[in-house]
Amino acid sequence: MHAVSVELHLVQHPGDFLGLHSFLFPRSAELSEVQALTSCSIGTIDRDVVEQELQCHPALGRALWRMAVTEASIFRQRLVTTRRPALQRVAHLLCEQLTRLGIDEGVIPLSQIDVADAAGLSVVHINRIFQELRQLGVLSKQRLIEVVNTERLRELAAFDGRYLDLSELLSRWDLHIDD
Amino acid sequence: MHAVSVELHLVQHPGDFLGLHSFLFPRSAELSEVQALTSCSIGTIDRDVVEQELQCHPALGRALWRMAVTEASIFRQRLVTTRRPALQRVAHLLCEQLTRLGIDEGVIPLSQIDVADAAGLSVVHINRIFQELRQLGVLSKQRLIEVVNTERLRELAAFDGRYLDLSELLSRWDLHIDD
DNA sequence: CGATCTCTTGACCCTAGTCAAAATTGGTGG
DNA sequence: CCACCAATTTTGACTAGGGTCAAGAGATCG
Repeated sequence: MHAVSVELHLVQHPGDFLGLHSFLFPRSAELSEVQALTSCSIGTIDRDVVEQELQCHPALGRALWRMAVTEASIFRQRLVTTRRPALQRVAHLLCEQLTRLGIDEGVIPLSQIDVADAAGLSVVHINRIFQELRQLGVLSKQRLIEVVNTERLRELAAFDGRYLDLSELLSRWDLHIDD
Repeated sequence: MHAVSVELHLVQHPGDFLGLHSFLFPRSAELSEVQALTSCSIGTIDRDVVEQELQCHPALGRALWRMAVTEASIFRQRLVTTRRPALQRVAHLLCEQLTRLGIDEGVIPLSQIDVADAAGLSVVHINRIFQELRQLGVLSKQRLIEVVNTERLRELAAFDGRYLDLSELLSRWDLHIDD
């Protein structure tokens, strides 16, 4: 599974969970759109099955609730960083991606276009920011996005991963989907 | 109860509910700060009580979960509008406030400073936007923020209230707190 | 070896921020 | 009731971060 997808501006990674909004609010049209950034495989779970599982395992409900709260935290955090200059904003986004990918440094499988989209900046400007980040020794000189100095990156971003601490725990379910 | 408060940039209104993050994630330091915009009275509920109620009324858990999801929707929506020009952004914020206040038009009990803060714009610029909105006949010429043409406002904001439809339902609990 | 997508670069523009000062308003106390 | 103070709201002048347009340079892939 090489999954990477977008929920408007929240990049999802392999193992992530998606679509609970429409589970909780069946009547509301699906408000958020999803788009695959790479080829990926997706497992679906029927509403009934979820209901049933929730019945049997109350803890599951709590966990999903937490997941929703964490998602809200991610958005809240982004709203905050959105008010900071572009460099910081991008740096923060990269930190978030690293954390959610569960790696400390290395390649982030996104194009500059994707980052521009996620950060709400023009591709042109993103490109200039990336050049700065390379200059600063945070990114490698490679074409792809490779973080080589995470510490410096975190500094720039003033990144405090606490708000994500648990998304790991929450989004990486050991789901046993048979089909 | 004349409550109005802020959770970073989400304005809370009388009857709103607050602080579930720290209920779900006790270990994480309270990440979001709260600040009163006006004098207000606040009721608190002990963690244990919540646990207990959740035990007795499974539907409560579901409702709170929905609330979290709705909060995430609000933030998501804001991230989207953040990318639109200031006028639209402010218009959208005003629409959101009206909806969450449960009124169709009239006075929004915020200062320009508050709006600036919530919208992430400078006071100076907010002021100019407000002048435009008055010119457009959306706001009254009063000093305070009074919406007199909601339809026009919604148009400007491209406001689709669906994402809030239920926040009403969710945040206005008929709580019986016997402190 | 085109065709196409992504990344770069340069020139120019415009939205929104900053600074600073004035004009209104709302109290508050004498 | 008036004078004074503090908090908002307005205005004006200037600045700057980031957008847009357009074209060129690498990559990738069939």
